[in-house]
Amino acid sequence: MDQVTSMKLFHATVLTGSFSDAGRQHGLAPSSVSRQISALEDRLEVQLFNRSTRQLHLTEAGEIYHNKVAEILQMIDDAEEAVNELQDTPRGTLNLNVPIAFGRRKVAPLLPKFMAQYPEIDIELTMTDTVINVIEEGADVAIRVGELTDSSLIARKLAPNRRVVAAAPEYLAKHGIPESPDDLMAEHHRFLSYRRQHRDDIWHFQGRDGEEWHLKIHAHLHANSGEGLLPAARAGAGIVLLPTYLVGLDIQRGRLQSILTDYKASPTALDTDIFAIYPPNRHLSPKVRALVDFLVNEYGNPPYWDDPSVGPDPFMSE
Amino acid sequence: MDQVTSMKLFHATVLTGSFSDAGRQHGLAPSSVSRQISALEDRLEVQLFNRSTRQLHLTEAGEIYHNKVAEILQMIDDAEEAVNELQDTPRGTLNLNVPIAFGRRKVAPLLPKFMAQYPEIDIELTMTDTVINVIEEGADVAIRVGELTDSSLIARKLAPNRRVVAAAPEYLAKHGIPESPDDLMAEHHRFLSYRRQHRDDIWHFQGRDGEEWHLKIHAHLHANSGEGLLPAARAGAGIVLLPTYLVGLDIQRGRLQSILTDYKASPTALDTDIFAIYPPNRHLSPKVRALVDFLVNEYGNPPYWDDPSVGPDPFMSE
DNA sequence: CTAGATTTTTGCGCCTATTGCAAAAATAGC
DNA sequence: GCTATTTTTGCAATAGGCGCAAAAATCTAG
Repeated sequence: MDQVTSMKLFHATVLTGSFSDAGRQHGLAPSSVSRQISALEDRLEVQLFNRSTRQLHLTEAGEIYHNKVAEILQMIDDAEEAVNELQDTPRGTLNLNVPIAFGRRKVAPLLPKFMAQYPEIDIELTMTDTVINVIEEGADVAIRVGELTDSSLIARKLAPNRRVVAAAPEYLAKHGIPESPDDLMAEHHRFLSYRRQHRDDIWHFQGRDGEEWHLKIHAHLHANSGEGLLPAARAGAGIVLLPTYLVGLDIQRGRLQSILTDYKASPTALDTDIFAIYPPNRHLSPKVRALVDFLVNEYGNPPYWDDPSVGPDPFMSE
Repeated sequence: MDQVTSMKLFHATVLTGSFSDAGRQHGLAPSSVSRQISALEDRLEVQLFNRSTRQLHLTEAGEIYHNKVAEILQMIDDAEEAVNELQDTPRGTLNLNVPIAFGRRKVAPLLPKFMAQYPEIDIELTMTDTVINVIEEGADVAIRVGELTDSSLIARKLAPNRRVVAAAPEYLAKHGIPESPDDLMAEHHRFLSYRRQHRDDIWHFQGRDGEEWHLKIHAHLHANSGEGLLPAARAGAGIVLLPTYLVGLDIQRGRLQSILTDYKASPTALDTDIFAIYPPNRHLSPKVRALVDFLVNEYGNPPYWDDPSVGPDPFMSE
């Protein structure tokens, strides 16, 4: 038997003083109400009403129980309202996990605006580069770049992950501007390369006609973080191949100069796009939707760091 | 869907961290738990858990809801415990309706002892001689003498309602002691008679051999309450025909003398017995049972006012 | 006091919803 | 990579609730 239903019917019966009226309120036949109350009495082993065929009178036990029931029903309504409210408007604590570099440059600077827009959302920001189990870490949403191993999660594309080759204007003035990937192999070029876990250091290129290059690079500086390469690149220490979310603004500002723009750099499966990933819930929480929508909107398409017409990032503080 | 069941399962799932364990606790298959929680989520339109196939993690909404649910379940338990407790031990307010004369003499004097025995029972005593609707008046139990019109009520016999003919010894010394109903018709006898609503004033007698008398009495004092006749009877003003619960103690004390004891007085259907009547509940409340048991026990069988071996009523204060 | 009306109760057939089992899907740990 | 455990889903059986209609009972009006 449904306890809440019986409690609601009992409540309505007390208020209306009639099984029939209570049934009318709940769209039930009087017989159903009668049986529900009887079942409730049997379960409680207490008489709640003294009945005659024409009228009802609350027992003392019924009165005591009714007081409690009224409170319980109120609490149930409150509980449902609480979660529904949470569901309607973006609020609560948003647990956000982002990669360190991307987070520092493209997430953290936007948070003040987001928080101003959604004052009822508290943010718990965690920055890690390791592949995490979103659910296990208790994150509501995570941002990952080109790593979609967890098939059960839902991913939404935030921006393309475009990689470009670039160097400081001073470097190019000194060593010349490569016009083709082949030019990179000239002896005098120096490289600053992102490398993780000592894999082979190969730069891939694809021409407009489909032609491919796979160049084994010897770099004078290796780092497992693109940000470790940036100062050297800016200082003219060599050529880098990095995502535009790292070097886009340097290029727009003229601190770096994009080269080999007619070739697509590193067209591997790994670095496809930048995604927001979250658990596959039938009921997506509004706070998650709010953040993702916010980021998609702020980044734009193409993202502002890929769009030469966009000026310097107003939030940048590198 | 049963909301309480789903709340209990949700609660158990949060505590155990597993649908399977929660199901084990409640004797349900894991699949049922899974479906119950899913249905609950659909109803609330909120994701309560982030699931992987191997583990569960509470959503923020789930955490909020769980706090409320824990409280609600606690309150439901409390409510059921409250009524059950009320059911186990006699307590609460006992609404008692009794006839005026009987109540004054045979109920009220016993209440102090009853209240000492059941300190948790409060008593609301109403004394009326009108035929009442027990349910409508909100009485838990009523005592009636020989009036059982309401067939739907349960009646329990408290004592027989024996009527006797009596007069003061002084009266009998002056007018003689009648040995047969016929003797009553002698001219010089005077009568004090109970009469309600101006009905014919007929005293009925039945002899041991079945012989019957129906004597039309002319009374010098009529009263619609036996108690209105008593002072006159004690003063020797005439002969009364009254229930033993009114005159029994006067007889035991010698203030009145029972006559025609070999004849059964007023063997009509109306004055059969003294009953406690209460609504026909499947779940009789303990306080009612306590009172009825108490009265039956105190009155004894035969009731002390009918038993010559019993001394004066220790509670009497007439 | 009688008759009608209203309300509760009960019997019965129907139907929906829940359950358990088994299989599938998926993942955590070894 | 394999195994074991857990969630999920399909499916059939079942139990429980529902409405309708009739019965029982009592309040009310004339």
